[in-house]
Amino acid sequence: MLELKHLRTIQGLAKFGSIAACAENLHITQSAISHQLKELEVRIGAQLFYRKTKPIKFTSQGQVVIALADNVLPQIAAAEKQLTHSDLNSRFTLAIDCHSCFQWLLPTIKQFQNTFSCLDVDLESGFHQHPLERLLAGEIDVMITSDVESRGDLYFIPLFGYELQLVMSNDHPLVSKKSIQASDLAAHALLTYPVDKRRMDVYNLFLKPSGCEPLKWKTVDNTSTLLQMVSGSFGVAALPEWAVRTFENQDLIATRPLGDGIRRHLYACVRVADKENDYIQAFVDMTREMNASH
DNA sequence: CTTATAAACGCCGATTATCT
DNA sequence: AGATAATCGGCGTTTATAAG
Repeated sequence: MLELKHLRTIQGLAKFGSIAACAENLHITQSAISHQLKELEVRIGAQLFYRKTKPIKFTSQGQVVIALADNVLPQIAAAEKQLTHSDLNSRFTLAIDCHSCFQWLLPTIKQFQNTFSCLDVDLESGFHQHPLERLLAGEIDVMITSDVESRGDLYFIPLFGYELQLVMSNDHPLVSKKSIQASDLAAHALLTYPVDKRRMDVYNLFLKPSGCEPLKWKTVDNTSTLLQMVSGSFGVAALPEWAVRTFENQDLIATRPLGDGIRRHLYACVRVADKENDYIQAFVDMTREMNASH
C-alpha cells in the first residue's frame, strides 16, 4: 500500500535528483530510501524510476506517484496547520474572582498578549456559577483566586501575597487609629463590590469572627468609583494594597491595617494537566514580575 | 561516486496481563 | 468493561560493505 512516506521520498527524489541528495535533505540514510523504494516497487509490481540516470528519470508510474504527492502533501500540511492553530488551541481565557484584580491584571494581560501575539487572550470578569467546573471543562484556562481548594484535579500556583487594608478619606474619624477593629466599623458604611458578603474576605476573616456588622453595606461595581466614593467620605472599604495604589489622589485617602493585618495570597488555579504548560508558566512569571516591580 | 545488499539494532504497535 | 502496565515480534532504519 502506498504510504505518506513514499510520497515524501518520491517527491524528494524528483526535487533533489538523486537518492543520496534526497536522503541528505530528508534526514534519512541513502540505504533507507533504497530499501523503501525497492519495497514499494515490489508491492505495486512496477518500476518507478530508472536507476543511474542523472538527474533521476521516472517511469510513467513514477510520475503518477509524483503528481499524487504534489497534490496530497500540501493538503496534509494545510490541514495540520489548521489543526494546530485552531481557535481552541490559540485561545487563552482568564477568569478572576475579585474585582480589584483588574488593577494589576490588565497591564499583565497586555504584556502577555504582546509576547504571545498568536494567542487570543480573553478575560472573563463576570461572575459565573461554577468557575472551577468551567475551568475543568476547558472553558477557562486560568482562574485567579485567593481561595485554595485541595482537590486532585486542580493545581494552585502561588502568585504573590498581599495585605487587605481599610481605606478611608484622610479626614475620616478612624484615621486616628493605628489599626482597625471589627467593632470600629459598626458606626460606618462599608463600600464593597456587588457580591454576596459570604464571598468577601473582609466579612469572612474580619467581621464574622467577631460577630460585627458595618452600619450599612453599599455596593459599587468598580474599584475606581469605589475609591472616589471613599475619598468623598461616602464610606470605607477593605481593599488589597495594589488596588489602593492606583488611586490618583493618594493625599485624599488613608489606609490602616485590619486588626493585626489580614494577609492573603493570590493563586493561579489551573487544571493539573496544564501545570507545566508553557503559556501558563509564562503568564505566572509575568504576573510575579509585574507585582514585584511595584 | 552512486546504488544495492547483509546483518544488527531499536522503535512502535499489537498482544497479553493486571488492576480498578 | 475500561484503563494501565508489561511483553514481544515485526519492520524499518542504520552501519558496514560490496558492486556497478
